[in-house]
Amino acid sequence: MRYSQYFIPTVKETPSDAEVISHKLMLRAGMIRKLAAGIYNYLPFGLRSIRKVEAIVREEMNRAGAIELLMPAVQPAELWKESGRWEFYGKELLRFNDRKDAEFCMGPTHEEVITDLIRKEVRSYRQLPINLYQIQGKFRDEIRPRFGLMRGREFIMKDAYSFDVNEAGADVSYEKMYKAYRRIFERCGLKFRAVEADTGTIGGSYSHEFMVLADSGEDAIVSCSACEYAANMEKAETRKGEGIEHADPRPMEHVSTPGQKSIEDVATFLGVQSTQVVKTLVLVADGEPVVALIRGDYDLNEIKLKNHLGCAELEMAEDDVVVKVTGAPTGYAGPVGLAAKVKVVADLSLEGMHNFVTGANAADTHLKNVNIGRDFSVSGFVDIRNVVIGDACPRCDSGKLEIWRGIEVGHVFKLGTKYSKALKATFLDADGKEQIIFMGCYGIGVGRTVAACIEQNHDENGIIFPIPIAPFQCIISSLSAKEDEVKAASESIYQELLGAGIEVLLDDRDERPGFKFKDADLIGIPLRIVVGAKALAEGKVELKERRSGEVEVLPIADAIAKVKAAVKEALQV
RNA sequence: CGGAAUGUAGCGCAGCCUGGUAGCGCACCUGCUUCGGGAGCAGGGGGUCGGAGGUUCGAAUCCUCUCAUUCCGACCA
Repeated sequence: MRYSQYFIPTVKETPSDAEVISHKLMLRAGMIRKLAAGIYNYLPFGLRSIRKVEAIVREEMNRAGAIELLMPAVQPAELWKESGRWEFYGKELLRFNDRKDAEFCMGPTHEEVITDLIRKEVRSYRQLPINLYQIQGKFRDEIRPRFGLMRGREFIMKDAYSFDVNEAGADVSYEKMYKAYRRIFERCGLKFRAVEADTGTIGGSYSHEFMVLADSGEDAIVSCSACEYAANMEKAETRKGEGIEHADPRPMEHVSTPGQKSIEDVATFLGVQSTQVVKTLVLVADGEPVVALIRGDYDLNEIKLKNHLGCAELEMAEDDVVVKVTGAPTGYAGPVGLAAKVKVVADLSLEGMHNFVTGANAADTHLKNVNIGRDFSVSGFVDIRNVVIGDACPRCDSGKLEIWRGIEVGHVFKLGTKYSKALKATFLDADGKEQIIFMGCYGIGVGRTVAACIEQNHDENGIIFPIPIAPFQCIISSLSAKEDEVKAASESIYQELLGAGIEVLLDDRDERPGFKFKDADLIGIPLRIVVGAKALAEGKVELKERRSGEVEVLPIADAIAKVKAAVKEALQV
């Protein structure tokens, strides 16, 4: 491609509405342009990178035995009502009516459509297993789109769905996808982790997320220092039975704590550690108030609590609910003598606590030396807190938990029969008995993968694409394009690389050298050949590696050979 | 949805408080010079000041409403 004939609108200044580095660089490098909140044009240069990721995804999906198809972006409400998600999915589902006033939505995911297809076409166990996938634009009306392609409303996604005759078969399909995903992200040149995850609105029995490690990541992920355990913070378990000690209960007493509301305040005021205080949180689950108890220095994990309660909505209670439940203003809630009869959920961390401090359910008052069993009772201890750095690993005895930030680029779910049951997707087994199909679903955010890659591969001058997903593998910076020798040499190098199947961008613009260098660095093409008059007089050109900044002055043939070799090596599967 | 902020030339911003000729940098066009890390000089084009309504002799500026965008939170394969 000749730069002068191409379209890469780079910009020097950072657009004001970009926050994270990948968003800024994708805008500056002319990869994307915003059309509306969370909705982007993919410009030619950015599209090339996206297509690269798609190609890798296709190859690996096909290798794993999945078959590509394409489903519609617009879906009838009927199917969503049948699966029960028309109500459950909420405002994120963009709904609209057609001219006949029939209800439709823009597909945020395709479980319903694919399951409908399969239930109509699959009759026999002989037709299973099957795994179908598509790469397609999706729409989710995110409450808060941000970070460019990282969290858009319209986005490109690869989604695959597997159908098996039984759970064991579903496990095999899941395992295949898990392995394919590892290969995909390895081939994209990403540093990532596969972690256990919450299944969210998709549902199902278990899932793994593929997380690209990056400080700007929206998710906190947890991994063990000693074993393979890794999980999303939403899901990461705390170890049962940690720190349980025996202590003799002391008499409970009321203490006056005027104006001391936060755990921090109360602990300081009473001269105790925050670990000796119990945090009492009032929440509302599907309209019903519940109380959660957690050791003072820990944070509630709302996902865990939500899953434990099995509710659809969970949120912190408004002040008036707190008053109703506890009989006191916020800041003085405690499990002893609650005004209303509500469900109380105690975190595992309370199991080992004795003689602790809680709110007294009365203004400006706390209780000291509170003990479970004597002063109030709980039905059991449940894991409802966030893990913290240094927590003991829930799976092994020696490991400590570490916390990282990650960007979710892929998610594999074992769905079980959630959708097949709701939509009656069945088959006849070898005995002629009707059975429900076991499903799995597997997603990859394609645009997000490119963004995550940039998040991980950049420097102060711009993007540094890994060769496998670079829009072009090599750029020829033809300096002083008006000089015939330089022009001719650039042209012949260009033709030779093209002939060798290298994706090369010839910067033949009539611009000053500095301008070309800045652009080349910004757009992040991994290999650069500089053709300048001085070196050319000796038959040489310069080869520069974007990532290391290493420069070699070489005879033309050697430079070409090196480019070919570098690309070949990088693309090896 | 709760909180905060911003909409002025393609981009980044000033002007608004204290109403009176719409400005700067980059980008763009022309010419000359320059040519290895986003050139210099000279000349030039481009703006319903997000939109609607109001106050006023007069509104980018003050008031009301509205739309959009962004940030924090809740939310989220």
